[in-house]
Amino acid sequence: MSLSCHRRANPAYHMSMKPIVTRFAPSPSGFLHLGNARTALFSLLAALPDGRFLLRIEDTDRARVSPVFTDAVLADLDWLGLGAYIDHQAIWRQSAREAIYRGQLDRLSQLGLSYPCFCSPAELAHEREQLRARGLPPRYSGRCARLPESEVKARLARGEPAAWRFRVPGGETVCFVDRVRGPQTVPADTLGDFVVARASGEPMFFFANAIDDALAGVTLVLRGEDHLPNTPRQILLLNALKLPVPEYGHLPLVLGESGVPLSKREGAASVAELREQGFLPLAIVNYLARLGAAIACEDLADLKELAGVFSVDHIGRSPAHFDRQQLLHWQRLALARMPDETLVAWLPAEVPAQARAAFVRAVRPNVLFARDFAYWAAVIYGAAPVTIGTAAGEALQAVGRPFFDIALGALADRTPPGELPGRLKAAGIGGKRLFHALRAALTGSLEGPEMRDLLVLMPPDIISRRLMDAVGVLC
RNA sequence: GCUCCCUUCGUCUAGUGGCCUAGGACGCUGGCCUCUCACGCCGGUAACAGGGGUUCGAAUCCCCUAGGGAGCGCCA
Repeated sequence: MSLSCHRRANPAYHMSMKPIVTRFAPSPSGFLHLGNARTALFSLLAALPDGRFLLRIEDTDRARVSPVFTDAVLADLDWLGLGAYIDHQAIWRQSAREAIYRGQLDRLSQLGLSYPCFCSPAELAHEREQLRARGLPPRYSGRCARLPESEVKARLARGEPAAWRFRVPGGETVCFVDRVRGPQTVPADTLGDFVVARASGEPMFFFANAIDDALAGVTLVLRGEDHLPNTPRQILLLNALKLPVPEYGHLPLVLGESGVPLSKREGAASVAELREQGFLPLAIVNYLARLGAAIACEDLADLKELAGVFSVDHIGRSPAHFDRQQLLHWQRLALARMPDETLVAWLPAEVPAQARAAFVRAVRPNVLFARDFAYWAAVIYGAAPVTIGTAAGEALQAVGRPFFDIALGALADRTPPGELPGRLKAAGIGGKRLFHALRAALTGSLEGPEMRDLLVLMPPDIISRRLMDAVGVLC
């Protein structure tokens, strides 16, 4: 077997003499899911701090692509914080570059490296089926490659529809070093002459994709492992056209909690969904940066800090599972980092202006999402009675009616609510029973912010009402 | 069917022949703090998929098996 390896011609890619140029190339046929978001993130982290990170919209498939999704993907990237690092001048859409692809397609045919294929889709499907039935990999036979030139000309002149196939060189071996998977060698003969342009004249995805990467000066392509089989074809194409070949790194897929690849409708798989659930971008970024990769940093870090500890060499080779618990951990850390003033802005209107800062300080240890602030606001300031949970109900029973009579009596005597625990303790009920009962009556739950803070925040009339409600529950 | 790939605690991972009685993080769990819950702090639990080799020595190298994944389009 010959070993004429199409190794990249330009050693500069390897020696990091030139800045790294990476890109993210989503096809806007749906919302940005976590797997793609991670690919984008890794690509950005690989380029930071000195390189460039490009964004290309692969919208050549008019049937599936929608501008709605394009905008949504862009918005998601911005929201995650990646947008700030994208060279916005450099965002481009493949749909606007058809002339460029056509030019390269023409070059290919002028070089004699591509040929028209008149086989109908039905014929091809039939052929594939037969090969498969015989236990052979379904590859194109190369029938049209052997057509006499006169016949080709005649059929073309007749306007017969034809796709264009790349003439894969026989006997060669394509070699490349995948930055994630290591050295790869693929005998070109296993590829089969592949289609580079549809009969309609449109370029195939991986053709346009490779051309764009080369023309944009991309030095490192990070993408999902489902693109690995395309890589030898793209290298062959780029070599044939004398265009620079980037390095490639193929990321293992991200699996949902059920073990199914994330791209296939998994719950909570899209960035948009997580945003709606209240997750912070910093939490998602920190989670994703460590999903399927080893990062020498266990603290919450921003994109620049993450880039400092990120390395393509530490990307794992096995698929990673999405784990909500882990994401929640980063959410906790990300929330803890938010300054009080920011959190104050999240509060619903029912929290009085003069109490907002104190409210945030008291409640934030018990909160994971913005909506949790709303929950506590409703508990503390809401006119509606709280719903008493089972455990809370038992806490009420444990102290009995006299407890509430004492508390209500004290309040009637204009005792500040903050002194309630002291009063009750003096009456002989203390410790856990006291606080649990009080908490149960006031909030309906046994968990929540410090009672000390709660008693100060909660308006006295609401406290009285809640205590009376508790008595009602006891009866 | 064929080709290629993957496999360390439940999860994310460290580990590239001796530093491994396998380390960290999340989770779970015990304790401390606290008149209560949470937060925080300190401990504990738990893994080299299985089987053969190679070697003085293997999580690390080789082979086989099992399980999982991807690809094989005029989809991207």
